[in-house]
Amino acid sequence: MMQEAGPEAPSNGTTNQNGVVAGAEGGARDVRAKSATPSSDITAADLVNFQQQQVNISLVSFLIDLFATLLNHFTQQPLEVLSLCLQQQLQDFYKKQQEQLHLQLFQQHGSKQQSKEVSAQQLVFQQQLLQVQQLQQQHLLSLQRQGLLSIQPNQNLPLHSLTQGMIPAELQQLWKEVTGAPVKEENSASNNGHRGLDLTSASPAPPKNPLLNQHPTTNGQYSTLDDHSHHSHPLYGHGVCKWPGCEAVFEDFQSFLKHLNNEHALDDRSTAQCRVQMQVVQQLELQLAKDKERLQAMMTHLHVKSTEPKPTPQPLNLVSKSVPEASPPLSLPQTPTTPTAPLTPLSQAHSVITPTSLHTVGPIRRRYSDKYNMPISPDIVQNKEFYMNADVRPPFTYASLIRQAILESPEKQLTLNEIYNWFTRMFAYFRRNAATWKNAVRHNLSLHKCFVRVENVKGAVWTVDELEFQKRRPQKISGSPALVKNIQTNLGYGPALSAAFQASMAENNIPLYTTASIGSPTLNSLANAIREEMNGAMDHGNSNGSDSSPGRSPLPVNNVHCTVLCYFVIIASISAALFLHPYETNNTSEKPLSS
DNA sequence: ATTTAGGTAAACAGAA
DNA sequence: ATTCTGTTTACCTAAA
Repeated sequence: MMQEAGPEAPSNGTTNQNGVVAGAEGGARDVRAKSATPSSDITAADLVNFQQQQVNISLVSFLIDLFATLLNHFTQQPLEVLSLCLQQQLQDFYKKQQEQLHLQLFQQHGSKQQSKEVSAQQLVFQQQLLQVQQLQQQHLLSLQRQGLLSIQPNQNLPLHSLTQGMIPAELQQLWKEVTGAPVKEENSASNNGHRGLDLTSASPAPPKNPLLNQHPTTNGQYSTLDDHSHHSHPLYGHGVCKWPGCEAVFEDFQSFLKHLNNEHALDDRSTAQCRVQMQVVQQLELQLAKDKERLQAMMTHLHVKSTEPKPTPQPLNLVSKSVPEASPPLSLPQTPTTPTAPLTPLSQAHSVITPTSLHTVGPIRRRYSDKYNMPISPDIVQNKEFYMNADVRPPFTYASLIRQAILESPEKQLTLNEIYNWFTRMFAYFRRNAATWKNAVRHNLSLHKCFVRVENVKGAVWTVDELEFQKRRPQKISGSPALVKNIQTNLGYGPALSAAFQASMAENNIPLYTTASIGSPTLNSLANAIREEMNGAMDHGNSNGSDSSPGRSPLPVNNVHCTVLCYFVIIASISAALFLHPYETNNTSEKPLSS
């Protein structure tokens, strides 16, 4: 139990192997604990604050543990396992939270209490329970929205029964709402995907007005039940408050309005929730745009002769410009998004997939493209057809491309001319301006130590020195994973984490709710960054096992990366929201500490 | 403002 | 003599 020992007790070491994270977590917890030391004569309000803090701290700790655990697994576990694992752990966590609350309640009830205080504590307890449930609901909803969890009614049984046994009828009903509504949403939204990560076909059209219509599907689902005598308020439907994470039930619209004004007034918490919701909407819109593009591309593809797609079908939003001709070299302000659906699941996909696969998209000169300078494999493979036919500059560095070419070869070695041929074969773009890019290829071969020239009987071939290639990454990556650093060092500090999270969202256009974007460059880049950080922290010995080296990982790894990163993003999001809660009565622990 | 890294151009040399 | 291959330098630009 995470908080059994009470706030003053040192955290009983997390089981995750990531010392860094664990340390940061411990620090965060300590800081929080300091401000939460209960005094002997606590008021009800103090108790509320205290317990809320405990929940928050525990939840975040738990999330971090969970994330670390997932990271440990993600190289081997299939997505289903991860999803299951995540779901299981979430449920365990919430269950423990509730048990803990009951424990505390009864302890206090037994030791020091007069009836008055008991009732106060019961109130506190109920509030606390409510909050736990809200958190859980919020959490699960978030996951569901991303298709990471497919919650079935029976899967919530443990919790359900648990709560049934000890909460008032109102809470039971609330819990019903919590468990019931999402299921409908889930079923309606992604019943055809069912791959856990595949929402490609299921994304409902995002609302025009993000903040006013956050549950379109749900609304649709409930429309029959909803007596329209209710005023139509975007935040009120089916007798339930639609404020994210609220779901409070109301008999009539008036009481809802009262609730809305009281509980969701303009405060830090509401603001934070609003921001999260904005991000949700933002991502949904982004996803919509992507799917629209994809649809367009599909339609174009199906209606145009498939042989020579000169009017380049949109590369699945990989390249926002198709640049049919006279493309100025290196000036494509491509969006940092990526193809969301593989055009061709090529058989060679396994050949060069590295856990740290790159997928960066963007102008070839963007550092992004090589920052996590990794093999482009999945992207390049998935969009092979596109690149073969579209006269679009591939958003990968020469070094990445060369490496890809070499690693794709059976012997893992190519002559210069073979590299040329690979370029021209794989990319329409490189079928012209030969002088330019060939020079660049040679330049890169010579420049980068990772390319090794090997004398051969028939001349010379080029090979890739993986060690060298990996070696250059740390320095490149060092600046980027600010996110990770923030997580490690500022774990307990909401604003920092939130800022990092939002910055990363903004900068990278993380398709937070687009699990379809399996090939997302930014997702993978971030995943790579995170993974590297984590690996570096937990895995000292096996830093460079060539067997398990990045280059030979099985295909699913890439997806798992995305999954894990999605988890991470959710976790970061929730953590940020949590820490923005105005629960602190005294702000002594608000500042990030220096050490 | 500075540094870093990638892209481009080009000069040059040696080998085929 | 020409072309190919490979190295190196310089410059520009984007990003950090």
